[in-house]
Amino acid sequence: MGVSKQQAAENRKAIIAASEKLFREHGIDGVGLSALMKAAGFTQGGFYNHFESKEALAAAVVANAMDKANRNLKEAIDAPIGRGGNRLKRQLDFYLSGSHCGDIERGCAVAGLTADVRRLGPEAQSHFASGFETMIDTLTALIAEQRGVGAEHDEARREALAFYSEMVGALILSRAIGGANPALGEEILEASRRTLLRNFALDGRRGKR
Amino acid sequence: MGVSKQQAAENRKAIIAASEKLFREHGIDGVGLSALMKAAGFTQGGFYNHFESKEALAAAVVANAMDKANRNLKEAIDAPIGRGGNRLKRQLDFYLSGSHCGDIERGCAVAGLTADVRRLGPEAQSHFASGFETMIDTLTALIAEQRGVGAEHDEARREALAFYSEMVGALILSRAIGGANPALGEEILEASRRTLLRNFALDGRRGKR
DNA sequence: TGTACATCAGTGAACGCGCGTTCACTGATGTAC
DNA sequence: TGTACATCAGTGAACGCGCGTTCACTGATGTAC
Repeated sequence: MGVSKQQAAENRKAIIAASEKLFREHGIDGVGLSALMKAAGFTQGGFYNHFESKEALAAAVVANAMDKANRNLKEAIDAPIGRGGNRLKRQLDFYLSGSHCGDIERGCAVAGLTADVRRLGPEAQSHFASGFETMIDTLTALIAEQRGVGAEHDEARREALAFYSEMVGALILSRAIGGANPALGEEILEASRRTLLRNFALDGRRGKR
Repeated sequence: MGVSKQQAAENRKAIIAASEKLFREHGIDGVGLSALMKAAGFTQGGFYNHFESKEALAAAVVANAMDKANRNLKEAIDAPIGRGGNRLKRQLDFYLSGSHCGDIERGCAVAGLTADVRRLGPEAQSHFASGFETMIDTLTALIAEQRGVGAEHDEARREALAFYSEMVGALILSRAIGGANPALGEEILEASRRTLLRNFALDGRRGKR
């Protein structure tokens, strides 16, 4: 009752943050507004002071998640790296680690949302697509760096898309399988990790393929 | 009303078939029993003559979809192939084609269900995992054949897992992106297709890498 | 083979419940003078 | 700077609706004799 504009803006962010977690975990159809608002610390009725509809919230959640993911990715890539280290390898090792796989709520937004995006409204789909595009640009630069001078942009981009597809596929499959067969779930991650290390010449045999 | 046992068994199959389509399209939470039964040609009340609960139906749907997928895969692989043709390449070209990508209702069950499996009951998860395992066995044999004599089983299996992860990832990402950005959706498929062709020596440069 | 009865897949209405959304109301914040 | 009033984020109850599930009932199928 009676809240400053600044506080209201923060509350809105809290609703988005709580919703992202619950959406990822249970799917957008799997959680109601009542639960979302409660998780954010409010009662149900206030929802429509912040969002026009549940679909509008979903769009805001996707936009926020993708922005955050891109910021995190750039930050992770820019982080200092020791001698002999490799930015692409570090990213790969993190992405296909068991801890990242287990962290559905806060892990890669693309992997966490991909499956549901198809069933969301056009606004959410659009935010997802443009966020993904940005991510691919970042990854393309990283792969061009890895391939060294003379790397063609088109090929680097193609490899970035393939690289990311495999990481996302492995993560999602591992999560889908891991519940019933944890060993197979881990095997999926490790298989892609090793294969990508080899195909991108990250396994010690440095240089171009 | 009053139906032979054989007819009842067929009706049960019809419910499973209709449910699979609707589950894939709208997600399990996105479609109600009323719609499922109507799609199969029945009224809502009869559902519980066939299934204990919606969750039990989901388990039956997953089991059926994975069995069918494995049968289809083996059939596709065993199909005769022309001179100079390649079974693995044919499978890859089909899987990452635009038509397969667009056919969510009948396309690859793994790609169609992966995302939702995590939120299903243990029985459904178990059916999914064992169906996936069978699929990987088939693919491992295909890749060992591709790699030629001397291929190690462990490596072939690892490559099968990575190969499949990338195909599934590309398909799911393409579907998630394609709605908002069709060109990027197609680019994702094509990027993985070309990358896999190269990495598995299917692009004309035959033989081991 | 015929007859009597049990079975059970089907119908259609109803159950309680939680959904997304609306609304009247509250009261501190923000604004106009 | 003080006062009067509008704004609007919050509450909590209510709305209609569709959900998953239950139930009484129907009548052809299947079984026992």
